[in-house]
Amino acid sequence: MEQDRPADRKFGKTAKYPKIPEATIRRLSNYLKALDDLETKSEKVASSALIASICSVNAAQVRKDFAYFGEFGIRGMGYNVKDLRYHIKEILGTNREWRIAIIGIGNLGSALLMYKGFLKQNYKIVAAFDQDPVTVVGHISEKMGKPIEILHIDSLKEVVKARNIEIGLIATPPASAQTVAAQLVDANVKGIMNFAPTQIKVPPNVVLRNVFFTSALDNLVYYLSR
Amino acid sequence: MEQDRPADRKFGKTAKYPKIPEATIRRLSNYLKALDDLETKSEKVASSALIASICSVNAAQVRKDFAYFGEFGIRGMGYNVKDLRYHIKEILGTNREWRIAIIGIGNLGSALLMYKGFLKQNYKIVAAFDQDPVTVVGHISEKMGKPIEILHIDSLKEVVKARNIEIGLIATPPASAQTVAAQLVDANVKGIMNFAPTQIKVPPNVVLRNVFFTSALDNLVYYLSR
DNA sequence: TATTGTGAAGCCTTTCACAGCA
DNA sequence: TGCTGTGAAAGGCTTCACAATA
Repeated sequence: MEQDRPADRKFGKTAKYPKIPEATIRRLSNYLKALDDLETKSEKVASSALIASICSVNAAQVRKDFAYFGEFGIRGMGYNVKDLRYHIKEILGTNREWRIAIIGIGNLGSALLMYKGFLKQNYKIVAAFDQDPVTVVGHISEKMGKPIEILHIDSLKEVVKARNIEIGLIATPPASAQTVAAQLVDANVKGIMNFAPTQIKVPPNVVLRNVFFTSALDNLVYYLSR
Repeated sequence: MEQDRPADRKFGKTAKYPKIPEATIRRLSNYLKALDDLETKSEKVASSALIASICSVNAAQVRKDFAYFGEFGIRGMGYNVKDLRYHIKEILGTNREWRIAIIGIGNLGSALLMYKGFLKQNYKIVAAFDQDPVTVVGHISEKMGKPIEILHIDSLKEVVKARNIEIGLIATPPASAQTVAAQLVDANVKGIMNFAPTQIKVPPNVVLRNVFFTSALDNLVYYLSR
């Protein structure tokens, strides 16, 4: 599919993208949060120094991160908050809706199902699956205004196709995570977020990201210990 | 407090630690998960190549990461799974119990309260707070065998002291996160994990880590978009 | 023989410092 | 004047390649 890409602004339609540091992508997401807050406060313009201070990074870093994708600032002034916010969403790809399925509707799965943060972004959870939908239905509908139907995991492939789902969130117990990942891959999902505390393998054409709560705690504790 | 440190094995009691890459610490946590799995399978010995393959990293990287802290391997053989696991826990500081409070008992907070992954590690949630404990009590106790009492946020400082709590998990709506963080700091908590999707500030003597679900998704989506 | 531990090379990322510009 | 955009320097991390050794 031939389409406009954010960095076309800088590199043209045919040029190769330069390699963007993974760390830059992570920071982009933080800058976006900062800009959301600034826009809420009706701030029109923000300097790299201001953004840097909110996100606890170096100002030159902020400018360099943006400069990978184009010239978004005005010398002597700073960055237009609204425009910059638009550009970053375009770069990240969050300027369009992403349709998501959650697999495993235990405590964590239902918390994710209800997570307000997703609604504010373009992340739309359009299906929920469990191995035993009957036991969890009451659990969910009790907590929701408009209850979502919990589907049996066996219908995964069919529903992913019918509902144009591109991303799967795994929130099952660790023992089931690899099996579910394989089912998601088989259903042609393009990306997987794994919340189960175990390493899983997927083919190279599927993008996998892990969110391990205990790893984040391990990291915290390491720095507390010295 | 003068105590044995993991790296004393390598650097001696008085020597300065070398600077350990933050990335190494993150990987240590992954290696530990891999070793847990290997021990479950009754594997006695693991080579750096095996551990590397499980964690999707380079084998030299694995060896170098361990070598920051000592010589744990046997040339020609590999690493003793049980010993290595012990050493990594010692390095991370997860060889002792850490007492944790959760603040904000909505969907996410109660999911964290029930999260099985914490129990298996030395992470013990010993208090739960909310602005309005009455509305959430039923919500929690319904889901737990042994219900935990939800306390009012005003008792935070007192309870943190009484129960020797060192870490606070913020699971409130984003608007309350900064206020709660300040209360935790005031209560002399040493570390904070922030699950609320907003940047918060704490003094430099408090260790802060963020877990932003939407950031992880933003990252995934960036790579899906090209 | 097999695999660790590690110096050195290579690569990548961050920061500095200042030219360029509104 | 003030702040961006960026080349160059500095710093840090990963990988290579091989000596050390159980």
